[in-house]
Amino acid sequence: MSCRLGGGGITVVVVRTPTELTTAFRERGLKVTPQRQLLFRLLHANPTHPTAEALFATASEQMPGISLRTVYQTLNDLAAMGELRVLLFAGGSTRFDPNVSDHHHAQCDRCGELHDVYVDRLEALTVAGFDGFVAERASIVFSGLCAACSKLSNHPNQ
Amino acid sequence: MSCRLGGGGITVVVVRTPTELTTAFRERGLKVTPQRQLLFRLLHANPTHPTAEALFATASEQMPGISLRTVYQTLNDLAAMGELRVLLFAGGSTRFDPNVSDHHHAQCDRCGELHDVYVDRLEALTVAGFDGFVAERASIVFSGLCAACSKLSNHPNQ
DNA sequence: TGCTAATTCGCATGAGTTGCAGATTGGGTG
DNA sequence: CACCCAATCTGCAACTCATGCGAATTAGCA
Ligand SMILES: [Mn+2]
Ligand SMILES: [Mn+2]
Ligand SMILES: [Zn+2]
Ligand SMILES: [Zn+2]
Repeated sequence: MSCRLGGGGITVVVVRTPTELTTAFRERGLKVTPQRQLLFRLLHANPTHPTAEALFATASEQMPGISLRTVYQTLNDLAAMGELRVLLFAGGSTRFDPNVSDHHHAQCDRCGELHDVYVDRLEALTVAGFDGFVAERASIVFSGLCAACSKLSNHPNQ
Repeated sequence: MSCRLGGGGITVVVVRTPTELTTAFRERGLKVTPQRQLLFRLLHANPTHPTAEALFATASEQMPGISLRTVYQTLNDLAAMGELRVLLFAGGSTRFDPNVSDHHHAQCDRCGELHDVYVDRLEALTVAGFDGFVAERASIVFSGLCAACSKLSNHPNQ
């Protein structure tokens, strides 16, 4: 396959605000610490699909002494609550996605960046395979070159 | 989404025979050792998407003393030659797929088994997202319950 | 203000995989 | 067939990412 992913379409993005996450934590008897509040803020509308280490690095700037262990702890709590998606890709560590909308991803082969993709009418796919499997979800990962990297490889002067 | 994956469709499976892999290795100046030959055999038409550890366990029965390091070495060589696909899923270790056909996967939430799925007309999907991304490949992972596990959860007497 | 369960943090531990180097060997050469 | 040497094998150390643990700290409620 080879296709260009264009704009358009309806994109319902579901990301909780720090305030909403605070309420969600309290409702479950979980405490809201300064460390957690900071992470709520760093995750809010963060489109980078960061790793735990990346969040730790940013968090450390604003709160020196925060522990990587606490970052993992909070991310795992959020994932367990369904407020964070856990993504596994080639090339190392787990990435976290505060966008819990039903969406998919496009990963650039060259720079590794990960972009959100919204796919309509997935159920229209013609699939053949294991009889009797009842699929509840589907996750698509497109790979190729992002716009920036695509331009680079079209110019002879790289 | 929720759909049942049925049979039918054309499924062109591409898996090299041990003999073909032997030739491919020699052509590239790589040696064909007893260890590699054993792994070629264990991989041939293996539908289990095994991990390195799983292959090592089976290989050890037939060749006591074979090293896990050698299993990884050979799997990496095969992957570099494009004769093996490397699959990353939740729950631990890398899985290897000797089926290098253009296909996708369905993973059971309950038993974890991985089944091959063939998808037609992928390019008919309506996608919206990052403008300018040029997608060369797509990988779909369906999740839900396999036929066996699906039956179990329909019976009240679990 | 005081209590207490939840949390934080630092370190140890674990799983999975790769780096390394000395011993071994496949397979081409004479 | 014997020789040679680069490729390979093996065992162990090291490395990365993530989690277990427990003493010190703290959020949130009475
Ligand atoms: Mn995303
Ligand atoms: Mn497969
Ligand atoms: Zn790119
Ligand atoms: Zn199952």
